[in-house]
Amino acid sequence: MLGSSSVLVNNQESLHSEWFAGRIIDWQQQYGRCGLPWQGADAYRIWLSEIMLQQTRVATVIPYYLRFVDRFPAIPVLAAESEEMVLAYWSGLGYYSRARNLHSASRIIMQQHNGEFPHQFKDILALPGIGRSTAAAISAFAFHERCAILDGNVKRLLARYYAIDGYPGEQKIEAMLWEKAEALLPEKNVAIYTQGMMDLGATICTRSKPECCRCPVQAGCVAHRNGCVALLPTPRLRKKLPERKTTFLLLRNGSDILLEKHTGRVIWGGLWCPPQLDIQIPGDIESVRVYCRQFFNVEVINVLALPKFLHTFTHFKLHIFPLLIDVAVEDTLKAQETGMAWMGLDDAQCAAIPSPVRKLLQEIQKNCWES
DNA sequence: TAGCCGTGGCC
DNA sequence: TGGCCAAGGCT
Repeated sequence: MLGSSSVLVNNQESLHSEWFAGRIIDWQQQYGRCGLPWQGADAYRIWLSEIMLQQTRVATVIPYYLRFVDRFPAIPVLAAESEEMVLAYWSGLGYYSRARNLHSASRIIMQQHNGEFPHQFKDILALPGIGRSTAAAISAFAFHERCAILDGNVKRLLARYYAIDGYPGEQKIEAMLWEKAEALLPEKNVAIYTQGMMDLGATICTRSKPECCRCPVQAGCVAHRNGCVALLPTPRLRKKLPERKTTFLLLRNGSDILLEKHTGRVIWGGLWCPPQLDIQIPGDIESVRVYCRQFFNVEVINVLALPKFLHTFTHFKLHIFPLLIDVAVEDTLKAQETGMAWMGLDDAQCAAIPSPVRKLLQEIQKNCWES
């Protein structure tokens, strides 16, 4: 009894998977996104696009992607370049460990795979910066391997389709979603199916205002049947973000700015930033004069407090108090002894700098505040 | 394993 | 305005 009913269930599940995948594939071919610059490209470009697209929207990625492949058109070129240069082309995109891992992985590929992007799922997964879902996406798109992905789009889609309650970041919930993703995977056309799942999530089964009436799998969607689409997926409970303060010391010598390189796995790791104090300091010239003489060995000519602003990270808010400090420096090369460098404003804006620093440098250049 | 790691667009 | 969160991975 048990055996035959189990076979029946398996048959039903298999038939359902076939129906589901067929609907997704048909929909993708008719309505899916096409013409994205990495679609149909080589494994290197597909890899790059998948990394850039982690936690980042397509529209944001496209200009970065185009500039990046223009400058680093193949893996050997990327591997031969410095991390600094790679970060400069990543500057503004955020999550800079992605760029450091990408660069590191390119050198591993040169050493361990003769410069050719690996074809085996386990080899792809072993590269830094590539987890289970990204490895599956590359395998499916570049090599047409039968691997299931589970990115944000697919999580949202499946959480609704099966009305799975609970935050998808939770391990138990995520395990259930992986199970569903694997079970639905078709035998053929995995690349089209995978792109279809992503595109359906991105354009129809959106976080807010999903267009269920245009969804190809609406007939099987449990959340739609139960009228709880808007409640799923369960949002994460978020604590209030802690707030921190920092003073940016924008030391200016003529048209040069003093920057220091953040090292290690810290916020903005590998990027150039103005020296910071993790408190708000008085902007009066005497306080700043004493501080700058002591720590930077420079004579302060003038101090101007620029407007404060807020920069929000994933896990804290940063109130930035910028001080534009005009100084006199005799030997600009001496800064190198302490891991700092004087850079011209134009050069600095081409360097690896985080977004708020770029914003400030542009402001300084535009307004030409006088000494 | 939960916290860490950016940025910008949306409502 | 501010909270939310995107084609996640690492430790």
